[in-house]
Amino acid sequence: MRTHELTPRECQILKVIIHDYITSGEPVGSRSVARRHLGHLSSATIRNVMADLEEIGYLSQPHASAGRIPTDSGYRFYVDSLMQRPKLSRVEESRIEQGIRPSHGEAEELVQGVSRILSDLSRYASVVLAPKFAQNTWRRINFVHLNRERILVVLMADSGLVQQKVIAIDELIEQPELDRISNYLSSILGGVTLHEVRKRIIARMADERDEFDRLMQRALELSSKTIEGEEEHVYIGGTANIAHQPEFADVKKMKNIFAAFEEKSKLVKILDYCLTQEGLRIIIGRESEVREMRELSLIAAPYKSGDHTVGVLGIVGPKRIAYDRMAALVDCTARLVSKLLTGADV
Amino acid sequence: MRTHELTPRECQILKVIIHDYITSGEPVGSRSVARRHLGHLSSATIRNVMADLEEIGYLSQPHASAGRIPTDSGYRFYVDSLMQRPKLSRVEESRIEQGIRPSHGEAEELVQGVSRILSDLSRYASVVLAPKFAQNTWRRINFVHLNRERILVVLMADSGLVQQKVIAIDELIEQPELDRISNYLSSILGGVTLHEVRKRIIARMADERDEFDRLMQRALELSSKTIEGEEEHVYIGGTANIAHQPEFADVKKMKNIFAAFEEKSKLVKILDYCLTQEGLRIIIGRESEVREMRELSLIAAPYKSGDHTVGVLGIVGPKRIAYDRMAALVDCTARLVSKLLTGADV
DNA sequence: ACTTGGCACTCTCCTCAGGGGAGTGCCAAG
DNA sequence: CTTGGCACTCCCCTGAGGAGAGTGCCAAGT
Repeated sequence: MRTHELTPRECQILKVIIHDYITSGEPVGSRSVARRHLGHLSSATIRNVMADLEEIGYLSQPHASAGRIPTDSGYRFYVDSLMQRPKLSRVEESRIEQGIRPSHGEAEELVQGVSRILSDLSRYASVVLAPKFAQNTWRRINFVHLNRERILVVLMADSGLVQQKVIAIDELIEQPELDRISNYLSSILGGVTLHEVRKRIIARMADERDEFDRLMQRALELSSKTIEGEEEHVYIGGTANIAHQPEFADVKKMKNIFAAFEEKSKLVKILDYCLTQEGLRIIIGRESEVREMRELSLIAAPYKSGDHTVGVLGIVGPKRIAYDRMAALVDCTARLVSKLLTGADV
Repeated sequence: MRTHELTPRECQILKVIIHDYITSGEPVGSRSVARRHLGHLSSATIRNVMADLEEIGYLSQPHASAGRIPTDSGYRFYVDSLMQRPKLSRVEESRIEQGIRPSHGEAEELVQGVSRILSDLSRYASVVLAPKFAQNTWRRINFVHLNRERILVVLMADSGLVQQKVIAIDELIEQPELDRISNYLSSILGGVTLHEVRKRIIARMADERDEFDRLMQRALELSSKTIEGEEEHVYIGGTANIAHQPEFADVKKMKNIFAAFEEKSKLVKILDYCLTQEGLRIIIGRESEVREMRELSLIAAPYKSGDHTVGVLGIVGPKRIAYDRMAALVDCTARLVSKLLTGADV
């Protein structure tokens, strides 16, 4: 096993093989590489290089007398060192912009729009982790009395994005009181997370010990309830696209793939990891340590509201996927969603 | 082609064939019918009867020397005249009750729960049409000012079920005014649909011509906006279950099936039809006139809130499906959901 | 008139062998 | 280091052959 760097020729050949394999889905042979891309070298020479690349672990053979296909590490090297990210066309970019413009500014609508546009443009499955209450910054908070035990919390961000949630409370709070709490909390808000709001209330309570005590107490309680127990909301769209992939023509494999999407919780774990990372993330096959994802790759990027990362979006496809184009697509979408969530009124 | 009624023996044999086919998925031969269910008759006799049933159009042969499988009309006759609906076990019934109990009374949560429990218990795909604003009866309505052009409408039903929707408005209405409108509308509500509310306002306006004119005007406008342009919200769950069916082991067929689920709008059309009908509806294969449903059957039932039908729930599976059990499952679920939506606080 | 056993026939499905095709590894010469 | 040649391997398609399941029809029995 060699460990030193690849020669330019090896790089070039690896790149060609990966490109060919990604477009055709067939193992690529030395002859076709020679013929199609490197006319000045014979197939025998290519064969030698390919044998080297196999020894390094970047290529493998499905069977003894077939062409080569990239391994997970092969893709990894390609993604890290060989690939250049193309720019999306103006047309595509504006299609994304259209697709994510929520008609009413509801978070749910936005997430569905993102999921939809991602799977439409990629022709693979899309995954979107909904914006998290706790991580987002808000301009206004409202409480609506529902009944003795339940309150609807309505949060509005600077961008105009609206998110709602029902919370349970222990003691009856009438609507006028709720309005006072809303106003109080909203006065503290101003492009700040609920975590921060709670900190500020606690600081004030220690500070002032004034007549607002009870109001503050309840404001603290309600803001805590809003951020606690936030369930992971993940949207998966376009799973049927996966079924069109020739590598999953085998019914048994196809079932495995669908099992991966049924197991949302595992997907959420990977996405949560992406949430903690800056920038685009590509996870290839076995790298994810989730059994069901062995034959799949994930390309995901976090999106922000202001300076805070609030969610993740991406696509899931076969390992044989056009990483460059897909990376550009996901990256661009994440940027546009961030812009939407950060910018002025929707 | 005979048109008169089937003899008891023909009925019995048809029933046996359908049961066998539903459990095994294999064409049923005369020999196995004779052996397994009607020991006192020879296979030759059964063959004659089967030939008759084929002539009537209730059975068909995949190829010249195979057993028989039921046709769409065969299933139809079975469903209408032969089938008896079993009762669900206590255990199953309580599992449904568990599954549909929404922890916070949000309509969305409820719909997801129903979809989930239906696909889990049936092992097929589930479809749920969300409760319609316009058809439901409400106890309380609230408006939350979001910004110049948008208002969040929060509706609460007698059952405690909460539904929200963002609407666009033409002129700025401040929160205090919104609260007055909420109170006014809520005073008219009381187990009544928004349609009815509008009618009552109009009646009053004609009647009194009092100082509330402007308030009424706006109340009318907001209630109209709430019910108009209501988009069809359909949830589809457990589509992967369909992939487990042996009849769709063929990849091409499987793709067709998934295409059916991508085309939500067509499914909605069928479900909307069920909405106008009383009671359980079974639609078998080509009966639906939707191309993609040719190989699928739908078993659906409307659910109510009080006396008003507000939505539809059901399951989609292959034509070879245990109609009796599934009918019981769907019927029971619809009843329980109706009870939940009708009954006291959630 | 209905029921039955017998028989020839049909069609699917499985297996197995054979040949073409694609691609490899290795070697010796340039 | 590169190249052409060559033997070899493995997949995959095809066609033949046989087993299995089931039918339709007929003639005989009740």
